[in-house]
Amino acid sequence: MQTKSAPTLHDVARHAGVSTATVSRALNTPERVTDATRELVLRSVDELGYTPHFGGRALVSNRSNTIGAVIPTMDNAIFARGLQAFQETLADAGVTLLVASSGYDPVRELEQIRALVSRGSDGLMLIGVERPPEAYAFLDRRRIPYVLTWNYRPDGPACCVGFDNRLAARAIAREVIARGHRRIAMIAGITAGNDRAGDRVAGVRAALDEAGLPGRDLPIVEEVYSLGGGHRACARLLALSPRPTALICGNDVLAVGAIGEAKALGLRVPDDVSITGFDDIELAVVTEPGLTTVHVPHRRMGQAAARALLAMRDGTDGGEGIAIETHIVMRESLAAPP
Amino acid sequence: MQTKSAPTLHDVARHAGVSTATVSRALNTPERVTDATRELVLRSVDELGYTPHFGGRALVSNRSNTIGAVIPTMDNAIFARGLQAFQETLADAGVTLLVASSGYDPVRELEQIRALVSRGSDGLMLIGVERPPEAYAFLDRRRIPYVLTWNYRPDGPACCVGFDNRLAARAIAREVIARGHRRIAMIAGITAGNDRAGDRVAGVRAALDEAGLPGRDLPIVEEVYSLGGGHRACARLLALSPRPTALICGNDVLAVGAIGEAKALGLRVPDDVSITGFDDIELAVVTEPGLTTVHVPHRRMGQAAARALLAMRDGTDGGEGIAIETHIVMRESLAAPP
DNA sequence: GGAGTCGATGCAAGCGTTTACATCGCGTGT
DNA sequence: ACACGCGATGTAAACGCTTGCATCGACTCC
Repeated sequence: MQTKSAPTLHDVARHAGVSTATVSRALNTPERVTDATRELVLRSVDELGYTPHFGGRALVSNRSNTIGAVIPTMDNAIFARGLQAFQETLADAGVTLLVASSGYDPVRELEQIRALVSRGSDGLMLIGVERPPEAYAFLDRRRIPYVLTWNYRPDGPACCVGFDNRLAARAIAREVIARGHRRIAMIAGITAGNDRAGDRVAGVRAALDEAGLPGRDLPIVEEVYSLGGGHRACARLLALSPRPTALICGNDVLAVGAIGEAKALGLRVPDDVSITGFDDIELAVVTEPGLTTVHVPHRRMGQAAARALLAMRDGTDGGEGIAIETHIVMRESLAAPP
Repeated sequence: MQTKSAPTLHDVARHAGVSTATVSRALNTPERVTDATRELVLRSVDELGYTPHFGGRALVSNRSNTIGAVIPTMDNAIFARGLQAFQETLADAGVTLLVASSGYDPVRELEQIRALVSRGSDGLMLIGVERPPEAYAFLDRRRIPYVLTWNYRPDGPACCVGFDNRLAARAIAREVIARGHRRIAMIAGITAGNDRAGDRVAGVRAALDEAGLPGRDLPIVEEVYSLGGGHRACARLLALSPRPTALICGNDVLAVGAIGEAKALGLRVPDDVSITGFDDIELAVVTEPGLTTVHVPHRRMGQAAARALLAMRDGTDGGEGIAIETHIVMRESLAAPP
């Protein structure tokens, strides 16, 4: 057994009877030492249970092979799915992913960005496009490459790898309108500090305006992304008179909650009221009726984001941004109004 | 604009006209410098956009205020929920959480453990109790505190903060048997490299043995944790003759998939076949019929694990391990056999 | 008014690693 | 047999930070 602290390069060197430089080379550029030496060193490494001290390494090499991600919360299937793909792609390139979460708080997000950068992240993945300018100023000054995901704005920051929430929301709202609905209401996520939720609202409004149904009159209830939120919001909106014939939801979880509430109120979906979602998570398939929703290829987005970030880090690409395509999945929860 | 590289302590010191030691103190022990000096330093820090270099700090202080977690996959609601609570509790103590994932691969898991440790993790959170002895040997030699979660074995490693999967599975199997079922089958997760899944199988077998229904004859299909897996497994088991009257599932997702398949085959749940789950995720509430399942307080477990790990790190606690209690939630998917 | 005290600050060592450069020793070509 | 070249290895500096110790003033106390 060793003394209290971890074995160092120096310990390994002494144990193997070589210099620290040789150990370092044996580990990092094996082809530059003799087979015999390498084997000797590796055996010592093994016997001592040596692991390189990341701090020391980062200090001198200024490259950490680490990429950071700050997400609003881990407790949300859609982030989890995309992040998993992101991390798999990174892992294939030998890069470690570090994840931190901000709880939808911009101040906390900046803290986490700082924490990840000071830990030597070679790049960052962030969710959404809107945040205090300090955050971008900090990143730019430090010349840290970053990619913004889960949203895309044609006129927005250059490095988005995401989908256009506004366009996607407009598309599904158009479908609702095309079915003949005129009394439409929306259950949105909390839009403060969440540009994805805000853009989805804007998209629905745009579709209404196009159809000559003034978007600013759209009844909207904002709720946290949870089944309970969907229930509450649905109850409030269905109490309106005249009662809406269609509920467009900012997210599948809200939509499933809304379906549950509508049924509890004795209404049939879609006969009495149509309900649509957004994201196309597993839940959308198993509820009854199946949820008509916007399919977002989260895994593909995560992979694309990882590749873009890697390219930016290596300087092989300027980071033009990629718009991921979404499409609408028709199931049973949307039909013509009664 | 700065030169290429990040500003260092030295840059700040020069800019503020003080020594590096003073800057360091102003940042870390503010009470040890004059108000005037501190303000001067902080202004310089701000203007330069300085962030301490983690490597340098870790190198000398050997304490990183970082805790690592290795989970099998991020793409699973139950890990996400517990992890989110874990990270929140850590954040309250000023500790950053770093997450890596192993894809259920023990070799990959060891790699990730090494990566996190070499990045200076003060402690580690791992999922499950079974892993190659090298992993434990490594951790013990380096004297890194760790806590094992999502499982608990009375006779197992000391530092578990989890629930006894075996006991919980036995409890729900007893309920099934108590309803009068005799032809029982199980849809399990992949047990290789997953002690939670394995213990759930063992628990069900134990309950059968108690009831004089030999557990080793239990028909079992193992599938990955997905709706599709549930569908496939259910189809195979319901094709058995005599047909089972109850399907005990290793996980809610499998159970929901199984319910879908049973319905697709024209069977009624629970009238023709009873189905139970495990975990009590949101899905369990919204499916029809509601899923009778084992409720696991993932958030409470995450918090408890965080507190235990923090205590071990600070030496205020030896890490005795905590058994988290689960309980069965009765909904509609379990009833007497036809 | 001088000695002593104490708080603020500076100096410099050292943390574990990588790497440019120096050194060493062997084999090769004449 | 000698000089030369080249590959393997060692030496030591540097990376950014913290911290024990030294230093320096400004007070206080007698």
